[in-house]
Parts: sequence; structure tokens; C-alpha cells
Amino acid sequence: MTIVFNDREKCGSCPIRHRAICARCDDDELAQLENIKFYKTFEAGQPIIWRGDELTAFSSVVIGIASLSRTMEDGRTQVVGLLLPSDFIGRPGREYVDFDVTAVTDVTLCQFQRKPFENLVEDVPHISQRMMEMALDELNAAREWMVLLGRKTAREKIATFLEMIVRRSTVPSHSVTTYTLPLTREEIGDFLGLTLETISRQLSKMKREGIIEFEGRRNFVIKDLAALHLATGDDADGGVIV
Amino acid sequence: MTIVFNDREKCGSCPIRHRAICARCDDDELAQLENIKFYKTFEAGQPIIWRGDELTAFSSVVIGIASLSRTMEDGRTQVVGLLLPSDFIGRPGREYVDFDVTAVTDVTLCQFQRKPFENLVEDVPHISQRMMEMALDELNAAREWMVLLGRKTAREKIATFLEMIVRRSTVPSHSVTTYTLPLTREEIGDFLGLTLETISRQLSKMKREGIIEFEGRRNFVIKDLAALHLATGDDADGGVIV
DNA sequence: CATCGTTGTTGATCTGAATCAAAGCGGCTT
DNA sequence: AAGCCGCTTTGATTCAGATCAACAACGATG
Repeated sequence: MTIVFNDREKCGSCPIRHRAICARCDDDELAQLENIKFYKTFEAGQPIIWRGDELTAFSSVVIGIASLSRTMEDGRTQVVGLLLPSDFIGRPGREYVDFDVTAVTDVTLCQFQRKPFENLVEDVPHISQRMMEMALDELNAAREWMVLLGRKTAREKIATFLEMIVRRSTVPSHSVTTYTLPLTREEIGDFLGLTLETISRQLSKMKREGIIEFEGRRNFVIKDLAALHLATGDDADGGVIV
Repeated sequence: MTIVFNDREKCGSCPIRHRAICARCDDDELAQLENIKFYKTFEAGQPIIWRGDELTAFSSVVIGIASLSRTMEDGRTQVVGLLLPSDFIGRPGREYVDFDVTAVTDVTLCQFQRKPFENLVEDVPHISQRMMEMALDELNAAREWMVLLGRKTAREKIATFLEMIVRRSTVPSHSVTTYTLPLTREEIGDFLGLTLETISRQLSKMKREGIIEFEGRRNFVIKDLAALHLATGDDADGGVIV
């Protein structure tokens, strides 16, 4: 499960602010969290936890990006979600995970011991309320992605992906906004249900059309945001419902 | 959002037992639910609520099947979930819905007025805990479906769909177990990200191979469960993690 | 700075599913 | 019973994206 935190300055020494856990926590609850908390880091490409493994701790991503994926017996793999800083791994009341979690970049996790954390969820009502909201946000995102996987063309998929990168990027410091692809072409393919060759070809096509421009392999600039959005196949309002 | 209830005999006059709401409710809480509850029916094919519409009530399906879907501007549609009896429509703290909800068969809903229901969620901790669990179950199901949409072949998709029908069907009374497709070929296609012709062709092929047998258009018998499972492309354990 | 491994690009070809098209059912109405 | 309508099947053809293959660009390493 993936949980989004906000920017409330709490939760002791954590470099990020745990909205889910802390937004409405009192000092006593914060102290409890502080007691059961520890950090762990993973190198890019390393598995964090495998499908079916026992979950000894709940974790939130502090730095880096992890992927949630499933690989079929013959090697076909589908990425079902990206875990960005402040997203959450684990689920109260279940002691194993259902998907592989892999560090895409170097990743630092803030982990909470399972049993004490579960007790806290049980005892403190606003935590489960917040976790319900976050799970529902994730559920919505997953369903939007189902539309992409089931019905969009390669071009639409990639345009949607690029737009997502732009939307989820932290606001950059430069005036010319350069964004970074956090994934290889192969990983993007596994996320969009395409092959790496198709990703490469479609990106080249958009480059030729003047929609995007690359600086190296990973960094890109949006030259024509309107054309990019048009290519997504989404409604004009960009998915926001009035 | 979709929520699964259990078979606890509670919640007053409701023909089904609302696990989420009632499993741990005391008499006072049940009385409150009873006060804000009413029924509504929809004919097969009718829209129940459109994407973006204001949500005046939370509903659980009592009888029938509804679909959750998104239609793109050019008519491509993707079904992102099926709502079976005891599934739930609506989400606390949000006054609109993100997908179209349509009655697939005749549908009876048990509805709860929005504001009082939200208050109940806020006041009674075990309700949000249970709703969190249900949301996470749905999230898992959605992610499994993402693997299907992104990486499975037409044959694998249909085998997985048939297996799902079998798994989710209420145990039949006959010794020869006949199952019923709740959807037309077109609806199955929209659920699996395929066209109705592909559905028809693949079903014919499985019929020819002796895996299934049809009685009319909608009713079928599994003649070779092992072959069906093999065709899903899933692990041998059927997705259950030990 | 030469080498090697990884990642990315581009071309040629193949193929699974979509699309286009035409019948074949049932079930319903009149 | 005839006719109609929505659903389904089946065939012919097309096409988007996969697959196979070669090479280019880059970064790390000695």
C-alpha cells in the first residue's frame, strides 16, 4: 500500500513529515512512534522485499524511488505502482506483501516495528481514518492506470506518463524546468505495459515533433505542454472533476 | 470504492449483513444506521451515478451487479471493477464520484444518507478500520488486474476472468456446477481491455478445446479446471501466498 | 584513454488483436 | 408465424506494437 504524507513538521527526527501518522498526533503518540522507528537504506536496483516475504516492519520512503511490481513465471513484468518519498509500504493485519518492492534509485526508508505500529493503529482512531483516505487515493490512482493499461495507445500511455512525471516532480529551482525520468526505458515499458523499443521510438517521435527535448538520456524539457496533454487522450480538464 | 461485507446477521432489516458497518457495532450504532437507511432499485443497463456527479448517499449493493467504468471521449471504455452484492459505493469526505457506476443486471441498493454516515465514520473507530481494510483489499485486486491488463494475452485474460467468475460465484445447488456470465461479450471486452470479437473467438476456441462447454450464451460448465487454470498464466498456487 | 558492460536507438519483420463485414441465432412483439 | 432487434459468431483484412537484430552512446573501471 502506498500512503501520501503532507508537509506538517512533526514526527521527531524524520526528514519528512508523516501526515498519516502525525498530523493529528499528540506528544505522547509522537513519542511512541519515535521509540519504534529506525532507518534502513537500499542501493539502486536492490530488492527491498519480495512478494510473499514476511513483513517485519512498516516503512515509509524518505529518499528515493521504489517500484511495486509483479513478475510472471516467464519473465513478463508489470509495475503496478511507484513509491515516492512519503509513500508507505505495508498494511496493518497482514504479515506478508503481495508484490515485489524494488529500489529504483538509492532508497532510504523510515521503518516502524510491525506489532507496536499495529497496536498504535488499533488505539488511535485518526490513524486508521487517514490510512483509509490514503488507501482510497491509491485505489483511485490504480483505477486510472487501469484505463491507461486497458485502452490507451502507446503514444497516449507515454504522454500520460510524462505528464505524471511533471505533475509529481518537486518544483525545480531553475526557470527553465528540466524534468528527470526516474526509470530506464525498460522500467517505463514495464510500467506502461509496453516494450522498451516502443518507449524509445515514441519518445524519439515526440522529440521530432517538438513536444519534448532531451538533455542526455534522462533529462527532458517540455516544449509544448498543450500538445503533450492533447496526446494523453484525457479530458481537457486534466482529470480534475469540478 | 468497493467494500466487502461478511455474513454476520445484523443491521436490522437488510437482506445482507453489513460486515463493515455492523460486525462490531453495538445496538445504539445499529439503530443510528437503521435511521438513515433507505432502498433504491435500478433496472439493468441504467446508470446509477455518473463520474463527477454529486454523491448524496453511500450505498451498498444488496441484489444484482453494477460496474465501475470510465469512458474516453471517443467512446473507448474500460471497466475498472464490478460491484457485487455487499460491495460499497461512495467514500467519506468526498462529495463526488470518480467513475461511472452502471447497473449491469437489475440492482437494489441499500443507501445511507451522506452526512450522518460520515459522522458515524468519524465517531466510531472500528468502521474506519474496517473500511481501510476493505479499501486495501480492493487496491490489491486492482493491482492484480493491472498485471492482467498490462501483460496478459487475450487467452490468459479470458481464462483469468472465467476463473474469477467461478471463485466469486455463490455455491450452486446442483451437483453439476453451471456458472453464469453476468456480462455481455462487449462488457467482458471492456473489462479485459479487448474487443467483443476477440472475446467470442477465444471462448469458441476454449469450447473447441474442451475446456468449457456452453448452455445457451450465458451459462457455462468447466470441463477441465486444470487446463483453465493453466491458461490463466498465473502461478500454480492460484495467487494465494503461503 | 582504451575497454567493457549497460542503456538506448533504429531498422526489418512478424504477429496477435483490432477492424471491417456478413451472417446466424434467440427472444419479443404484434 | 413473421418480423425485428440486440447479441453472438465467424471470416477477411489491417495495423499497432512485439520481436529480432545491429549498432551507437554513455559511464564506470582499470
